[in-house]
Amino acid sequence: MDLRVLRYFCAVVHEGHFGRAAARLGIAQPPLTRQIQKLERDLDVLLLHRVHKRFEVTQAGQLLYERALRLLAGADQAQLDVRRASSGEMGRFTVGFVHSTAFTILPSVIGRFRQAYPDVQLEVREMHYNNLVPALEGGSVDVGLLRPHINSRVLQIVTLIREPFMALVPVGHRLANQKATSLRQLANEPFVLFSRTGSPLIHMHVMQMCLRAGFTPATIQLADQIHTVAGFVGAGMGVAIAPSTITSFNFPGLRCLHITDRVEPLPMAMAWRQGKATVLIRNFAKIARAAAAAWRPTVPPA
Amino acid sequence: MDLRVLRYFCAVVHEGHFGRAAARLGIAQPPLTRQIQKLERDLDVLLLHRVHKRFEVTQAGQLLYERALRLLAGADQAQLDVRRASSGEMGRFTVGFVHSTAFTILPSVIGRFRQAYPDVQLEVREMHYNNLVPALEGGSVDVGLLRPHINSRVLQIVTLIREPFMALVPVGHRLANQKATSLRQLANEPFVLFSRTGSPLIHMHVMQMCLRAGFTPATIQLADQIHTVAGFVGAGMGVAIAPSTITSFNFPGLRCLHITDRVEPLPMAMAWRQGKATVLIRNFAKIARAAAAAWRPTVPPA
DNA sequence: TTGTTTTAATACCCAATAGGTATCGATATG
DNA sequence: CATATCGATACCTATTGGGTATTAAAACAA
Repeated sequence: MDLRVLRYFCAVVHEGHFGRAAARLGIAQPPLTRQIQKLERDLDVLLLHRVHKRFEVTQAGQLLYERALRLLAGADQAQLDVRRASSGEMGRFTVGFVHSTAFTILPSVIGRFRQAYPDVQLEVREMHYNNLVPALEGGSVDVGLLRPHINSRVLQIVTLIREPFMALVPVGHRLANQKATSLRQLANEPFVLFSRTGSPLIHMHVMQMCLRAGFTPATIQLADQIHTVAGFVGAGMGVAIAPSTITSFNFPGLRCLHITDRVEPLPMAMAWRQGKATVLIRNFAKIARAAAAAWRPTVPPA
Repeated sequence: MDLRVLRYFCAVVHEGHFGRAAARLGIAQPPLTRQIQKLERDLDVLLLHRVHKRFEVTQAGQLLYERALRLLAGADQAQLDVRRASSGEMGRFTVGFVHSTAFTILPSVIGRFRQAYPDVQLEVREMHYNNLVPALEGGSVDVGLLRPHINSRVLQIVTLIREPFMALVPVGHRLANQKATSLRQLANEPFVLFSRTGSPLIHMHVMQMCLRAGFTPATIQLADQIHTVAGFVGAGMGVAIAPSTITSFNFPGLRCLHITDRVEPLPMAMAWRQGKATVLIRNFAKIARAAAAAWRPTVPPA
């Protein structure tokens, strides 16, 4: 009982006439008759009640007709979906992201991807950097959006955007009414610094830019999260240097100043396992690049 | 993309090994390899990512695997159900019945049939006799339970039960305290009679038995339905002769007496179109006969 | 009533496809 | 380093699908 014979049977029932059914199927009438006869022998069931050179469909035949229509439709749909899966229009995969990417390009990338590929099941999962990298390497996450600070032989890493830094000072600070500052002007200030363990990449960038400006930040407080840093500065504990994302939030007691020195911006990237770039991942990467190209750092509030 | 090749593909994915899959399918490994390759060419989709002499299932392949499992299961189920339909274990048909059969064997027949063939969709439809016969002849009803009073060349009619008649007299009537009466004792009584158009068979039986007893019933009132007849008698309008079914109801003001004369009982039958006795109908008829054999006329209340 | 048409089935035959065996080549394994 | 493993290829046979010609009996039209 194969799909080809079921298709023949459906044509016969639908037409009510072997000759017309054969014509519709593109075969001659005698082989069609034989195929239906063989189907009945194989099933050991009479599907057509012959009344001389005409027939009526039996109840078993009617049941088979209904089932066969469903099977054939299912097969056609499967064929279509397999092709769509092959071209990345269907399927499922997991994107892991770190906290800070949620405020830059993640929303745009996910939004564009879901719109472009509505039939792809995309699971978006927030993860700490220390968990994301092993998950990527182990295959439980397919793509990561993260701030890269290691070189990995296992992962393919593609930088998407570079985010500038800004100086954060509390309201009332002597620099608070300026739009910009040099790093030198922050040299003798108490510093709220991103910790080396909590945000290693930001820590490294801030330390390097200060050293290049000729001073070591006088660290009065360490913090992991950008919100924590901003909160301390807003409370008057000191100044900080943070990615411009911070300006997305209107923290009370905070002023954000451009840095006039030429400082290296902070990269954000996507990553996947080398040699495991499926069509879905390649499509995602393409959309992520387009979203990144359209991204602009946030303009600080007036 | 036929079921045979889908079965091959599922075996390959399930086993993760062409050789073991071939063994499980009962064919050699090379034709299996060629069949899968042909499937991929036909679909123009890579289903298996070959890594030297091993493979990984692609996402498209995984999707096809899931769909194929469903299609194969659907086909197996269809095969099973077609065979069950062929033997009358599945299918659907319509039983039409006239009002009076509902109080004799209809409940038992329907109950027994539904129990014996739970997967048959049985539609039970009450119909007036004048509509039931054309419906049987036209094919919109498959089996009828009715009181037969015509010979039909189109219908096959099989008597199931024969129901005795009883005399109905109002409470207070001179015969009310007897358990039985002869027809002769009713000769000069006013009669509530089943009408010739509303219940032709009962009308004919009652007229015949009275004529054989030597009198014509003095009809004071005609009625179509057995309930109407019983109501009139209970109201004191006269006496009546009715099928013993009437004793199933405790009508106020009514006494039911056996008839001591030898009178021809009232037949009830099933009918279907000649030459259209499907397996379902034959199964139904068998069960109807068994239910009829177990049926006993209602015992009048003490 | 008669001649013609219609229709699924059968007989005979050819073409296409499924499946078998032997073997290969490159990697994995012991 | 020798051997085993594994899917793929080459060559071949067996089986099945499909074609044409024809049949027989009912339906249809004149």
